[in-house]
Amino acid sequence: MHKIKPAQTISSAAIGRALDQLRTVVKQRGLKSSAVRETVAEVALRRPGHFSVDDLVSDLRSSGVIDAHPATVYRVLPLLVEAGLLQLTLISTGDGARYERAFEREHHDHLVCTSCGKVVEFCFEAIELLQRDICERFGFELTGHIHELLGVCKECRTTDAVT
Amino acid sequence: MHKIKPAQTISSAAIGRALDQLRTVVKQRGLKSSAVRETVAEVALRRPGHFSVDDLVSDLRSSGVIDAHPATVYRVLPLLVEAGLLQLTLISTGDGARYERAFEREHHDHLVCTSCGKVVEFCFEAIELLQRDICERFGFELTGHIHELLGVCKECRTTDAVT
DNA sequence: GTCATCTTGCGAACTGTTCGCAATTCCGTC
DNA sequence: GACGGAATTGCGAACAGTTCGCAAGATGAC
Repeated sequence: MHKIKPAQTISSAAIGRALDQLRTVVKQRGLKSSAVRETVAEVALRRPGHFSVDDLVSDLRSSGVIDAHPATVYRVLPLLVEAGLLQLTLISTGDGARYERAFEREHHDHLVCTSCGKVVEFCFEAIELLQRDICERFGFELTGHIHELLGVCKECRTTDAVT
Repeated sequence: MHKIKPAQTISSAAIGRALDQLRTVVKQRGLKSSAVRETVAEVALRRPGHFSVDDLVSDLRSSGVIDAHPATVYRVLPLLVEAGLLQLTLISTGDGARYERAFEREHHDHLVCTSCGKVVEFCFEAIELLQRDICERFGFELTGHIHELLGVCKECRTTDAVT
């Protein structure tokens, strides 16, 4: 098991590869390319960490390049997920979806502090193997998983103790 | 690892124990007892499987005992979770919360067929141990987790193949 | 029985997300 | 380069689950 290193700023070359991948999916699905979609993809890929749809809409607005309507972003995001650029995660926030870059990053799960909201990413081969094992035993073909550990971090525990 | 046996119909004695447990929590929190709350608890405990808030409201209505307002049920449920009678679960449905009985049942996780919605419950000691291990390494105190495997069941795979 | 407090019902409000539609953009074809 | 069918976008309304505020009702300590 190891801690995931924080998501690096993505290189322009990687953005290019990601957009190529997106175009492939777009073509496969008989869709048309669009500047808006690619801008959304690029801005989303450049954003570090976990972000909400609203965060992304703000980023797009402040980028000055396009001023995409939230509905448009909502329509684009599933496609970016399908194309493997983004990943839907962090369900437990309870206030809407969170996305993060998936393109050219290793898969990982999340450990969330329920007190301060801190998120630690971790990767644990053994659990992934066990998951596949479980699925097989029940005749399922594993397509994804939600795995989020909830806890209280050290800082919050000591702070609370004082309070 | 083993498959969980389907939730048995809960016995009246167990309901009694559950209500006692609820009363303890209620007292601890300086709240007052209430017939409505206990009826909600009882109907929820008797309901097999996973249910939505709406399901529970319908059950309460058709029970003829009380006709609780949804807002009331929304207010009662967190308390029942805190008292250990219910567990919030099945986040991935995307259409609202799901609950299930937790009182006098073994802990388990879920394997969900993304095609037909079938849910298999499983219990895997090893994963639970690994989770605790991960938390410790990061200095977290584990308080809960969301763990849901998404896949396609055998029946759906063969059906889709034909289609 | 009284009184403070908790609980409930009710409807309005809120939030994240989706929908329908008209205007626009894309792109293969002429 | 213009044309035309199809995909995309912006917009606001609609939607669903959930929460909130308030007034009326229930509870329990004294």
